[in-house]
This record gives sequence, C-alpha cells and structure tokens, in this order.
Amino acid sequence: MPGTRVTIKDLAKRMNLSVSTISRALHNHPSIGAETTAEVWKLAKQLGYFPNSVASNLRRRKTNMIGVIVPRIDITFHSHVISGVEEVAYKMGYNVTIYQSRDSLEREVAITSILQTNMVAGIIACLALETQDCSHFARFNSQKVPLVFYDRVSNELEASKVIIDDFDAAFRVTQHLINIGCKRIAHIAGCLTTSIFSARLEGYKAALQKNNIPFDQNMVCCASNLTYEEGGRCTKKLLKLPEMPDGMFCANDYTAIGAIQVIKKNNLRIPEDIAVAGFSNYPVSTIIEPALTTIDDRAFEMGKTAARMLIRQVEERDVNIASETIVIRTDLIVRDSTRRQPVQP
Amino acid sequence: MPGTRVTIKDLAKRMNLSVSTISRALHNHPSIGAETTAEVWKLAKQLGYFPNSVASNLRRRKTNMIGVIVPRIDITFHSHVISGVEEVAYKMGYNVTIYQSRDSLEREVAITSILQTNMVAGIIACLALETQDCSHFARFNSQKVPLVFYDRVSNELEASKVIIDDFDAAFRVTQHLINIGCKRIAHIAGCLTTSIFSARLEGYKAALQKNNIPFDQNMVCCASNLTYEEGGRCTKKLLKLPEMPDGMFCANDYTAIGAIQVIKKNNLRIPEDIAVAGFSNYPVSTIIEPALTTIDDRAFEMGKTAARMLIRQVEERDVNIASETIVIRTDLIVRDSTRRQPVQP
DNA sequence: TTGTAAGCGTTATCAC
DNA sequence: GTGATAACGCTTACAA
Repeated sequence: MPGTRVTIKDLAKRMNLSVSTISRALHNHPSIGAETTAEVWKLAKQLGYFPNSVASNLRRRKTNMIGVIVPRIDITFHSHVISGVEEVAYKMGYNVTIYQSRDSLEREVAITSILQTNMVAGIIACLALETQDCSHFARFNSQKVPLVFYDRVSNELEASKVIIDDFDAAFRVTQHLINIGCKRIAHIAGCLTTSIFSARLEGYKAALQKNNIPFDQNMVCCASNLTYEEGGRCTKKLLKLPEMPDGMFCANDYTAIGAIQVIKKNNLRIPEDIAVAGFSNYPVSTIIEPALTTIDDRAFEMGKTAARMLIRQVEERDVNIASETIVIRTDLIVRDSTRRQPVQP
Repeated sequence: MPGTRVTIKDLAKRMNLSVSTISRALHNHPSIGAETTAEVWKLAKQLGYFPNSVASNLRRRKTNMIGVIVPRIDITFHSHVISGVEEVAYKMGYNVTIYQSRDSLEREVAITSILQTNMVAGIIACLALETQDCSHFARFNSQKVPLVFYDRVSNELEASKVIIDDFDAAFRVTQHLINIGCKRIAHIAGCLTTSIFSARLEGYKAALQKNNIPFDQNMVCCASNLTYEEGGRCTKKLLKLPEMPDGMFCANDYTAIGAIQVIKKNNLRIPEDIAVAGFSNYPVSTIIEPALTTIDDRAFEMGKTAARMLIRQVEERDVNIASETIVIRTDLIVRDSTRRQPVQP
C-alpha cells in the first residue's frame, strides 16, 4: 500500500550493503556484526521501514495466521472461545483472523475458500448449524493445513477436536433436577442433527432411565435456533400438557430464559412449581430472576486448548500428528432457579 | 502451504499455454478465446487449483482486506458493528479481519503494526479505553491507508468518523426522566477523558439546566469500566446521599442493570421510587426486570456506514477524499424502568 | 561477516 | 488471441 513505501532495497542502497545483509540484520541474524545490525535498525526506524509480511509469507510459503470460524461472534460462548484462542496465539507469535459463518453453510464454504487462498497456517472452527456435509473442509487435509474443530464437530473428517462431554453434563443437570424432587422433567432440545444437542438429549434420557422415570416424547420440544422466542414458544406448549412439567432442562441459556419468562407470566413459581436449568452459563443467567442454574461450558478454556493443539500441529506439520480429541470438564452451577429443598442428599 | 500446491505454472505446462494466458483465462479476460477459457477452468477445477492471494496481493501491491479493531467482541455493541461491516464488505468483495484491543493501548499499537505489515486495504477502529495518544494510527495516514473511526474517535487525527450524537441522546434521556417527574437525577458516567462519555455527561447537564434543575456534582459517579459491579457500587453510594436520587441516567446498560439490582435489594421500587435509564439497548435490557429504558445506538447501522465510507475511500484512494464525519440518529426506547404517569405531556 | 542470485505465485507490459 | 519477461518485496543457499 505505498505512497512511498520503504523496502529493504532502499535501506541497502542507502547503506551500501546488499539486501541480504539488511534482511539478516533486521532478523538479528548472528552472522551479522553487532554494529551493522544496530545501524540497519537505526536507519530502518528513521526511514519508517516496516516489513511487508505479504512478501515474506510468499517467500517462506507460509503465514503465521490462524483462521477462526465461528457461527456468530455475538454469542458469548464463541466470543470467549476466541479470546482463549487469541490469548495463546499471540503469545506464540501467531495472528488470529476471525470469520462468522452466521450458521450458514454457504458462508462457511466461502470462508474456507478465503482462508485457503490466504494461506492460513491453521484453522479453528465450530460448524454452522446448517452444516451436515463437511467436504469443504477436506481441502485443508489435502493441503496439510491443520484443522481443529471445537464444540460442534465433524465426525466424517480427520481432524482434531475440542469438545465438552455434553452427554455427561446433561446427565448431571437432569440428575440434579431429580434430586430436588422433580418427577416430570421436560427438555427443550436443539437441532437434533447436531451432535452436541443429540448428546444432551441422550444424557437427559439416561438420567431419567437411571432413576426409573419413564421417558415421554411429549416432554421434549425442539427449538432449532435456540432463541429466547423459541424457548418461550416451547414452554407455552409444555404448559398446556395434561400433566404439566415440574422441571425443565433447556439445551441453552437463551431458551431457558424464554422459558422462565413464560412461566412467570403464567403466575407459576420458579423453582417451586417448575424448576428450570439451562446450559452454557451466559452472563444473562445471573441477571434473570430467579438466577439460572446452568452448565459452565468453559469457553475460554476451550479456546486456549484448541489454539495449543493447532499450533503444535502447525509447527510439527511434517511429523504427521494423529488427530486427537480433548474433552473439557464442565461445571454444574446451581442457582435459585433450582434451589429447592433436596429430596435426597 | 503446499503439500503439492497447483499453480498457474502447472496448468500452463499441462496445457501447453503460457502462464499469462492461464492467468487471463482464470480472470475471464475477454481477449482469451471462450474455448480456451473454458478448458483452463475445467483443468483448474480438475487439478484442484486455487489462487494464491498472497502472491496476487504482492504483485498488485494491495489486498482486499479490511482490518477492524474493536475493544472487545463480547460487547454486543461491537459485535453488531462488526456484523454491519461484514454485511457491506462481503458484498463489495472485501474480507474482514477482526482484532480485539481489549481496551489496552499496548495491544492496540501491536495490532496497528500487524495490520500495516499485512497491507490491509483500510481500517475501521474504535479506540481502546486506555488510548489517549493516537500517534500509532498516524502511520496509516502517511501510507495512505484509509481509516474510519467509529464510536470512540480521535480528534487529533485526520480520519473519517461514524458516531452517534451522544450529547443529544443523553439530553433526550434526561429530558424524558424529567418529563415523568424526576427531580433529583443522578448520572453514572463513564471515563470522562473519553469523548463519548463526557458528551453524555454534558447532555445530561444541559437537560437539567434547561429545566432549571441545579447540577449537583454529588449526583455524578464515575464507573470507568462500565461494568455491572461498578454500576452497583455507584448506586450504593448514591443511595446513601442525604437526598437520594429519584431518577438515574446510566452511561450504559450494564451499569444500569447493576443499579437496578442494588435498588431492588434496597426494597425500593422502580420506577416509582427511582426511575432508571441506560444507554445502548443491549439484549439484556429486555431481560432485566423491570425492562430497561435505553438509547438504541444502532450499532449495525454504524458498521454498515463505516464500511461504506471506508470502501469508497479505498477505491478512490488517489482522489484524496476529505475525511468526513457521519452522525447516526439514535432512538429513545421507553420501557418499564421509567414508565410512570407523565407530569407534563 | 557479507554478497550474489534464484525464486515464492502472480500480474502487467510489451511484443507478435 | 497468445507468449516472453520483468517485477512485487522478501528469504536463503551458496559463494566469496
């Protein structure tokens, strides 16, 4: 982007040195005299030289850019993951460039193209809700660009993964609801073609079964986009059932908040009449009244882990690392929305 | 990032054509025969060719990358601005790369270096809270890289700006509180060295003055980071005053929510005892009870406007556009936190 | 310790 | 319509 851009050539001319000497000096190469190095730096500063990483990347045939694909950055979970990625990446000398798929497959495909033509060193991605077929990620395998999925992952693809144990977390939430005395527990589910949401449903079912509570399909309502509105809509439906639920496990905090609002509008008490639990521990979960019991998904930790895995693979690209899967521990956070007298300890 | 990367050279060899022909064909240059063009495309697809934009950028001496610097992406305002930027940018053939300063000057400086070495076509930035001196942005002026600030802008620098009229918005909120009968209106302010927050304070003062309400310094409390906690802390202090406020105008929604929570804990009614208004219209403002009166800052609109301005400048770089400032209209959104019987119409 | 020269993958300017 | 060739700014064998 020059008006008049200063290059190492210019420095070389001014100092009667070769470009290679300049290049080496600017990299503090040991073979260059301390004096020369110092003078090169001085002149560089003076003339306002700055390196052109586009040229350098082309020559080295690699960049130090990590591409991150998130569904949407305005969802707390993802912005925290990004922060975790940045935390690690910057320390290791990598830059992070962020793209939003907005849960659209078309955009996700476009983004993978952009990342590929820009020669990113590696990619961290959470699949769009729409994405079933992941073949657009296959190109990175063949180009040996490391790829780490987080949260919503692909099983058809050879790639590393950072996930939480959704089954286990859902099981624990449901068990908690049972422990406080809930007998008819409803579940607001996400899109069941997405593995994390089907795992949450399965965890819920497993807890019911273990406690000899029959599973009732009418107690499950799908909120495919997991918004406040859908949470509210599902809850209205559930409240109309002949046997109303006395507990609800929602696949995320937004739907849980929608549920709480509808329950309150119906003059039912939380948690006495219906206990409500969410999933993700978004900041709003402490703002809503009553404060929401939820699962902390440790987004920041996930981001850091993903970045560490990715960078290791980038730097050992030749040794052909087997892809690995890391499961991050989650925490159940009990708040007022389920704070009843426990029935069993 | 090759395993084995296919280049136009490879295509040229395979087809017994020159690289220039291939390059032109891939750009659908009219001078190349339709047949040749079609065949080149076919082979390219077949061999899995994809362009190397690093090389292309180097040769063309420009990228189509827009760098966006936000303080933090997990603040709704900024993530909405980003979405607005992307909306416009992608349509115009630009990519967007996002960086977080996390309100740190040091990081902001580092980011400007990264953007410069990566030859971004232009920059959209909101200054970090810490930033007083903007000289690190000056480099873009001298390199003729267009720069558009939004929200928190610099006045020392020649650059375009997209802002809202904070003075006017604050004036209208305060006037609204007066209209519903508030006589002692407190203000939770942001960091006053930042222009937007001092403008909000001034708008508040002006509304008081216009209504012959004396300004009382004790009624202003600074919450420099504008968090829930600070909002709560300030409110506790204000409630201890000999003459408690009966209305509060908070410089953002987070502090307003902190205020609401403290007020409720003190068994005071909102809006009857104290009416509360915020600023920004974050999603939580409808979740908190009572729902929060606030200013919609039209973040998405700001992002779109900033992108349009920037791209125009990028594309007319030679004609040396005078930097301009665009002020986005804001909306006062009245909700239950200030819904009293109006005293005057 | 420094210089020479080739090349990263494209695009642009000539020429034919 | 197509082809040679130079150049974008930098890195890196290899030579000296």
